[in-house]
Amino acid sequence: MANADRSHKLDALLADAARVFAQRGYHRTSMRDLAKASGVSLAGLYYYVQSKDELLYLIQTRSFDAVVAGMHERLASVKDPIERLGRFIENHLDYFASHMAEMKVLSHEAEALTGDYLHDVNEKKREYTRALMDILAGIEKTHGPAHLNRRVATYSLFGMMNWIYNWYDPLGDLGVETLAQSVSRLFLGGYIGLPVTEGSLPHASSG
Amino acid sequence: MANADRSHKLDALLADAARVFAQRGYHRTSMRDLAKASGVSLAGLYYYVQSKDELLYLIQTRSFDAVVAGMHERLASVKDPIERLGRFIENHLDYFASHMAEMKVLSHEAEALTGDYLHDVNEKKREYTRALMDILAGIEKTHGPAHLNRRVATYSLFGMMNWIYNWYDPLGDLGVETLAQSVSRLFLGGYIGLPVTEGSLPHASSG
DNA sequence: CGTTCCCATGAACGATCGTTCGAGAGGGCA
DNA sequence: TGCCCTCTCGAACGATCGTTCATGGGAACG
Repeated sequence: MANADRSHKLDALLADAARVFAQRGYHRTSMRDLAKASGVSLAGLYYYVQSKDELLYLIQTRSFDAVVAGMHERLASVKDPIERLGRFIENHLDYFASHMAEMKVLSHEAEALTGDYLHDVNEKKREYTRALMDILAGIEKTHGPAHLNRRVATYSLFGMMNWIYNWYDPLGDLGVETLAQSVSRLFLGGYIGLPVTEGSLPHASSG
Repeated sequence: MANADRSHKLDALLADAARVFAQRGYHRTSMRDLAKASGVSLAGLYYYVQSKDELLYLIQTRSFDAVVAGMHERLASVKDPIERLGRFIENHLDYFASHMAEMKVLSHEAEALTGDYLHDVNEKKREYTRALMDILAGIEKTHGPAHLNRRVATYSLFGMMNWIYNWYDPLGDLGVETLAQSVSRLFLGGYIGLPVTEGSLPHASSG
């Protein structure tokens, strides 16, 4: 099936491009760099993609769609707001850790997009942010008023999670599950004063 | 005094450059853009600065030095670890809110530097990070073991604080003092389970 | 007056950028 | 065989990049 071949080659190209964009930054990366990294000629890139802009857009929109799809999947059968928040964080960090390059590009090159591309991705971000805010609203409903403004809480949590590309090593000692639990507890402890309940976390000293 | 004139013009140039870098990104900004924004000719820029690289370095290193100096000033006479953390966060966010452009450039264009410039700024970052970690160690000493890994806590807090250039409006309804208090409580509540004590925060619904 | 020094400029340089174009290799099908 | 379709490429285009250079206005000083 020729169409599938083409689609797979585009997938591979996007993965290679995400790697290089994550490492060198979007604007610092030339189409010649991408040609070298993907093993295709410079002109050959334009058979699969209309422009460098579209390349960035495809990386961002596909990653985002995957994150949102995973979120809906993990939240589908969960009613308890606290548990929903845990799932939301797990999903976000899971995808982040297993697609560091793409997510770094999504988080860090947000303003590199323009026009309709930018508008489209921003729309997705707004919906995703709204999803988290709704979860927080649910928590407040069952656990009483929060200790701080919901908007501040939302962006603080996104800040914690989206900053990890600056320091987290998916291959290091710290597992994603532990990281997700830590972030959940850190957030919930401050947001509604939820105490740590089950098995305490390891207290390895800093490194 | 001619030297002071020159220094002041350099200051103004750096401020203008920070504004443009923050808005368009470092690599997207051309020296011609900066010439236009600062009212100097293209060649004239090179009288004050050796290269575009150095321009970015100066913005970053000066901002960082100011943040670190403010930190030392505010921590000088404070012994209580909890209070020290509060001052640390206040200082960071105060400077962030009053120098959004510079701090966005510092946070967002970290990897645009190269060679000695990069090494120098990274060294400052390491020291600053260490300062926060030491405060956390002090907190653990007086309040018992934390609920999560110190390294995760450190970077989570930096994530909350450094992410604000993505959403915070210094001219909006949310004041810096309130923001700093919120971040402090959010962090401490989750880190050591510190309950909210005095006057609760406003619970304005999201916007 | 002449000389010196600070500041500023227009014009140009070579390099690199994203993108295009014409050409052709190779397989499937008549 | 001849024709078409998919895929790939080298070479080139115009634009824009960071930087340099020769030049000169004008204040300061002898």
